[in-house]
Amino acid sequence: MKRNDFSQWDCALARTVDVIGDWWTPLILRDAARGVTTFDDFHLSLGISRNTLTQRLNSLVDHGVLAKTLYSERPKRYRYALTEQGVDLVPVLMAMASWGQKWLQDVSPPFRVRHKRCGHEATAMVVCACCGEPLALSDLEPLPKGESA
Amino acid sequence: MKRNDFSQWDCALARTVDVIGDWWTPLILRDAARGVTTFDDFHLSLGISRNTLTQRLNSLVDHGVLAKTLYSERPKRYRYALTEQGVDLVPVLMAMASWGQKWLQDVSPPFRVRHKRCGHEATAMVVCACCGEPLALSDLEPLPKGESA
DNA sequence: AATAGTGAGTTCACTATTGGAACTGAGTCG
DNA sequence: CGACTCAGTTCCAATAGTGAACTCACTATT
Repeated sequence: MKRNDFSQWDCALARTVDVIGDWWTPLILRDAARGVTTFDDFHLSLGISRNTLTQRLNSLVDHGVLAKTLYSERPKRYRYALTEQGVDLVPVLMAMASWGQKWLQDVSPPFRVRHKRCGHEATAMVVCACCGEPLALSDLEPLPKGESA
Repeated sequence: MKRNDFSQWDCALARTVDVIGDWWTPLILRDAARGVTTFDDFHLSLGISRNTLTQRLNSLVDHGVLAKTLYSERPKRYRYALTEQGVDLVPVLMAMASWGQKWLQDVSPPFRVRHKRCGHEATAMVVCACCGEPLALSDLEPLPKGESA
């Protein structure tokens, strides 16, 4: 495929896509968020081929999204777990899933979880970090250049 | 690559990944949100190869994310624009970009836009649709099965 | 002691996708 | 007439993904 490399682009979206923008990575992360930790469990749960899984896992570790730790010296056994950076990606995955639930037919949520803060089932919504109102393209307009607020 | 087909999976995340989960699609959508509409402008802006662009554009149209309209009969000229479904994807892209800005070095926002509702520069945040609090994995716990709230 | 099983990969052959460049075709401009 | 624009299509070589089998270091079973 001679995949294009976005790692030098000066765009937050392109750089994020460089980390999680393939077909398997978001699902690996979904499983990690659900508590899957071992190589074979990822393989079993997703049906991803083993060499691709090796690459993805290594790439996520390189990018600091997953951490690989040895949990048994003999025989050597490893565990993959979300780092703080990876944990922070979970809401983004939930936002993607929310879109899917709204617009695609016959889909279940990727995780059925309860939001401890309110006690209800958690569903993601993307809002403006500043005013808390839902973000919508129609409420956005180009920033006059040079302006920062 | 014999790309895996997630279109039959019963998981909102997997199905969403099936629509936008490759390296180019989020960037095509970013450009569309910025106002790019024609085939050549996408090609020029992204540097994507033309045959891949054709495929991606067709796939997005098939999925109902973009709409293709004829805006000149002779010569035939087409315009690609975000549908309502596509517009609804923009906040998700912004959430991805926010993550990139937080965790990756040397990145600029994909669009510098003003949020008309509050007047400030828009930055995305993912919250619980129910209580409006920021979503974080640490606040989530598995739902007792059968329970829906 | 021999066999089976587990976790974590690697190797191999095969196939599908991508990138890049060139090409087509319809129509407009000077 | 020749050059140019838009919207693709065609072709090839390079690369990435798949599935199956294999390795290696241990542990458990019979």
